[in-house]
Amino acid sequence: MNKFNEIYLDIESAILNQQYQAGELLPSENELAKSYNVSRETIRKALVLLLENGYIQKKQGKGSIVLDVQRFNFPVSGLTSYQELKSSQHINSKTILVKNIRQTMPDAVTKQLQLPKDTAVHFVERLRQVNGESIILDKDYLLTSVIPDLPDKEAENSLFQYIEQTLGLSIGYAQKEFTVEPVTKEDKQLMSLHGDTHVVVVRSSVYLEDTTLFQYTESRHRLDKFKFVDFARRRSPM
Amino acid sequence: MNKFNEIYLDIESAILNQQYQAGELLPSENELAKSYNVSRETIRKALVLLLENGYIQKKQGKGSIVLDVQRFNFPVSGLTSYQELKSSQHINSKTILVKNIRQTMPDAVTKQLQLPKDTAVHFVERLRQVNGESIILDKDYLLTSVIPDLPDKEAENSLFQYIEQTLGLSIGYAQKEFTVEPVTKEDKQLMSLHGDTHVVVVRSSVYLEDTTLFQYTESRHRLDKFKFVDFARRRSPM
DNA sequence: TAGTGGTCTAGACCACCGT
DNA sequence: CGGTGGTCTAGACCACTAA
Repeated sequence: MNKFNEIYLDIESAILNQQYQAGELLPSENELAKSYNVSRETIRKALVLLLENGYIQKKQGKGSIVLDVQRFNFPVSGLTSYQELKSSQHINSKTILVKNIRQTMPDAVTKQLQLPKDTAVHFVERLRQVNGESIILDKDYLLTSVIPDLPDKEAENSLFQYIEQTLGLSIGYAQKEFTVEPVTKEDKQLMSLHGDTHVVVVRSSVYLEDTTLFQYTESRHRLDKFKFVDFARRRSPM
Repeated sequence: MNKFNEIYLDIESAILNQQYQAGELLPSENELAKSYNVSRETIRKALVLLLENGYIQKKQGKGSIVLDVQRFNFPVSGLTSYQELKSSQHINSKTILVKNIRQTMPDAVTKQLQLPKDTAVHFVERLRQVNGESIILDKDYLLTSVIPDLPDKEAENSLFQYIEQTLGLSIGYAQKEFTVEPVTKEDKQLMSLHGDTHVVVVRSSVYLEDTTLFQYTESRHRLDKFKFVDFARRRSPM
């Protein structure tokens, strides 16, 4: 593991354990460099990670102020799978595999993503249940050119885990789009909607590190169970 | 201006002008360092910015691949104001100032943000109209301890611009939370809802660079006009 | 003025990729 | 193997903050 990543994790846990309290200053970069026995630039790389993840705020001439992490309690922003979310939030939930079949990518999707027509995919449809209610409907399309086989028992668990750990592929980045749309017949059949007229729809295109598109996902959430939290830094608006 | 920022902007515009095409490799870090007459670490800082903004993907031993920026066409993620969004998207829209009064922060907000009860704020309520329809209702609470005066004519324009340019304050970061909630009476009165039962609610806490909280905003969007796009990189899920 | 973070350098070694 | 990006260093100078 990198030095700067180790240092990041070390300081992160110190903040979470409240060894550094909100509002306090971290030791200066020079002090940290001395105490970790690394150069200042290495410390600075660790601090960038803390900064990006909302743990600290830096001020020139002043120092690095520890932020109130309790207040930022749900760092979902970024690229996190349902499984990871579930384990980090200790949600009592269950996944039901509705479908896992091979077919071609829908035309609407191939057109938008500039893929060839009739691209072969695994189509995986899953329901996420919490306390017996079907809250989320996930529809995943995985390119068979990248993922040749997709056993049912993997589809019931985490696709990301299967892709990264079993297949040894590296996930790079994703683009997500959030909208609210009218419910479909399928939503009504599969989800516990209580007569809702709309669902939140999150459409994602997921790419490997080598920039290959390998997955397109449509995730449909019941309105009252949807929440997305984002931590954003101001970038000078030029 | 920084060197690495200049270089970032330079390469960014080269990508947008398609001088570097999607799928191509950028010149190597050593070549870029030579041609810009800077050290390699400085080039790398510029590339980090390109990476974070979804312009390139790096691969060890290979190079920096230019991504298809057209596909990522709506980089709203981050901290961008309505005015900036409007000008970047050339939306034909109008802002109506409904209220600009002094009052105390609602108790529900002070409790959640751990502020003192009866914190004095400017309460600004604004409607965003597109093509004559009221699409968004913004309710801003600005601490008078940070922003003593808030003229109506500034409230009609950009709050961020007033805060940054006129007052000379530096905005640091924000935490945003997205949910979908039932409409209120006020929503029905002020917005053009066509009988919708829900609105998207974006609640933001905005902080200065010195970590002072100075603004709390509730932004209520009509369902069919709401869209949020996020570019996310995979972080090793530990 | 002393200490802080912000930037930049020149060089080093490593891991990974392709030939 | 040579070239790529990934990491790390030791040192320098600057801009900002607080006393």
